Amino acid sequence: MNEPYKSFSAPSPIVGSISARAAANASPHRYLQGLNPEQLEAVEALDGPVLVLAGAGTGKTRVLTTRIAHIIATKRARNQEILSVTFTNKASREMKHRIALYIGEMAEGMQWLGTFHSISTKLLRRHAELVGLKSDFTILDTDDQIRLMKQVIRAENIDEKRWPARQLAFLIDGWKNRGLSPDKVPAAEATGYAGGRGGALYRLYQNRLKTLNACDFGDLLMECIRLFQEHPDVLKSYQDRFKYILVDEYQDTNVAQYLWLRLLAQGRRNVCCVGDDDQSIYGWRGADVDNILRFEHDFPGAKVVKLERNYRSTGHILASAAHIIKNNEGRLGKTLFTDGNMGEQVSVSGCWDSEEEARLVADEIEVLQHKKHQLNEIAILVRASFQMREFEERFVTTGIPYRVIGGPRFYERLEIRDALAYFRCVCQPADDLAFERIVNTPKRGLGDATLSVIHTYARANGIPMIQAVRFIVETEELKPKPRTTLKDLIGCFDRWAAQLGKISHTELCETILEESGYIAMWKADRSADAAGRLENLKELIRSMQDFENLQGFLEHISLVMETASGETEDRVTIMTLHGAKGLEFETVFLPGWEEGLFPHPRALDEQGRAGLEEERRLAYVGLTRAKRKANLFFASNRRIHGMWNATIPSRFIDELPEANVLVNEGAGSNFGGYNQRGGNSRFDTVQPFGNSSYNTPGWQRGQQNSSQVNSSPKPAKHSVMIEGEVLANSSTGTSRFDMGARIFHTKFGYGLVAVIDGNKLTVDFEKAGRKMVLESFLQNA
DNA sequence: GGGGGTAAGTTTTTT
DNA sequence: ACTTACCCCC
Repeated sequence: MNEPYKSFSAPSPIVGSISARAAANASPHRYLQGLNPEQLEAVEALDGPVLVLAGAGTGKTRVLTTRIAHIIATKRARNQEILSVTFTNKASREMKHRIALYIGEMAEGMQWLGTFHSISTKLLRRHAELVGLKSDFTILDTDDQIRLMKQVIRAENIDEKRWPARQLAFLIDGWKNRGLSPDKVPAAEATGYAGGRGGALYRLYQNRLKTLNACDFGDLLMECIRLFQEHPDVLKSYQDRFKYILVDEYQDTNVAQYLWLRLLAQGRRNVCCVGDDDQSIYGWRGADVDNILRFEHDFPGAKVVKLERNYRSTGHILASAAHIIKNNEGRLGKTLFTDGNMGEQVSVSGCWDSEEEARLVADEIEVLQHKKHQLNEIAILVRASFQMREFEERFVTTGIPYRVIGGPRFYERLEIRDALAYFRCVCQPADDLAFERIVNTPKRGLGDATLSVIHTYARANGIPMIQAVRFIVETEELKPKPRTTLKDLIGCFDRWAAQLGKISHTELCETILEESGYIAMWKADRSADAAGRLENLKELIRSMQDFENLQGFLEHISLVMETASGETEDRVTIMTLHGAKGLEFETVFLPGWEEGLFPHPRALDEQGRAGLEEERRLAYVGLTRAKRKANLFFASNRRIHGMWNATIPSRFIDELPEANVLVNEGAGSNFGGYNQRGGNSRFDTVQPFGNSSYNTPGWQRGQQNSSQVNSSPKPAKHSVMIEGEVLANSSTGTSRFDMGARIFHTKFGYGLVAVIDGNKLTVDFEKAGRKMVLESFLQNA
């Protein structure tokens, strides 16, 4: 029964060979074979808007890839005229791989296959100047974002403790997800932060980004939208170019992505979106299921195809998943069915605590192992990552091989970010954030004091910090020690920059890490993870070889950087439910189905009913990952934040259909009373933990903060900047000060101007003697 | 400027 | 309970 799906997931090995393509030419629509009627309908409806509502395991990716093959085979568009958008890099790689099975290396010509962000980046780099950027703009990650916002908050004299940068980041992110630029943010929403200054801070933050020639992730989409809106000719050219548009995981798109898509699709209107409202689990980060409804509204007459025939799971599993998801309101309403057999019932086991839970799972896996069950086909899907540890511990003691998916990603690691910051300083000398990051790493004795001098001068003159340093080290603003250190550092940057293009970029980067003392720093570090960090740095250098040059590497690194793991060993997978979307396993273990964990109280607190429904979809996703067997667990006691909590089974367990479930009562030792399921279960009335309050402490306190303080020093005079180089810093221009004028310097006190050399003045100070200082540090006395 | 102590905040995750 | 971030003292 599973043949169509099976034959697809195990494609013929000759695909891609010359003979295969010749054969394909002989019968051009061969790839359509094995599609069911609905899939075929979705593939063949090439003209006009199409919305494919594809339930879990109904072959949605197959429809997308076949559709692309069909478009190319029928010569309606060439591969570079097809825009194919996914949500994650993983999904886009997967799609490219699958397309290659149909059209061979032609898939390499699919230059517009990628994530929303990667395609936006490509577009923005082409037209950067139209939105006030340069084409080599930097893409900031979350960490950089927060640091930048902290600077903005500080510069506005806002109490950082009361108004954490994280919160501002959350706000701004939300606005960007909805495609709201600073001037479009509804007034009411901008008042909730720092006494009504949220909107202003957003604007300041955006200004800072532009100065830094940088974009955050949200900007990639927003600036692209702005590009399209403000330059209809540009938009038109892409509307013309993209004859067909395809979107995967459509239920995960946010409003900005929707706007982006709508602008491009409204040209030829050949747009096909594939999604499943029941698998929308990213609402908390801005995804908006209503985009599915908007689609039918904005593209009237759209053909809607439902895929409901499931090729993945057994009847019992499907029935259980369907029964749970039926409790959600506001579904578009699909009912999955299968021609396959019912298989085994979904098992539900109660146990005493999380430790026993891990033991039961491990025991069961050992049994499966003896039955020659592939470990690669077993997954443990948890709600929250803290649950993973207990399983790991158990698997280590029992010797079950496992892999953990998730956790900190490669490019988020400290050492990788530091290394990248060095490379950025060399390639993009205007990158202040990168400079600040590594200026004192390894420790060079350049602390807050030094940094703030640089910062002040850079800000006052509107120049990058590295540039500011060049001026400052020529004077006596700084003590000799930091001055020499900075001079040396700048010398290093210059030396490395001079080698760009002269020696291979991998070699150069090795040199940089070596000469900067960064490698030495970790070698000297005798903590446990130092060796691993050095290993990661080597891995970083290795991964650079795939790129033409350092510039190209840096342009892509922030968007796509995966831990190269060519893992093929047979291991059990431990991952979160979120991480499991789109995957399938023969056997799935779903531990921790308890109130207080799943549904997660935070989701209920913050999103109320919508939150509960999203958690329920998560349950649905979890169950439908299983092909043959799903095993649910709940514990009576679980340690959360270090404290033991008595827990009761999740309400989702009560929502399972009795007929498809086997309750494993003998499993747990002394679990009390999970017998009375169905009917008036005592669990029905139990409220989840913690009705934690929406705490926005401080409308009033915020008001106090809003007293206008003009903090940032007035620019003495703006340097003329072109391409990041200071062209005229007035060595010929006139100074604000006259010879002999009495001035004040915050560090050296009062003095008389003795020599004026552009922006560098020599002053005879009353206390400190003759010093060379920068004009912008001086005031009239 | 650096190191050690304390306090706070701990769902999910991509780009 | 545990980590990380910040503050204060040396």
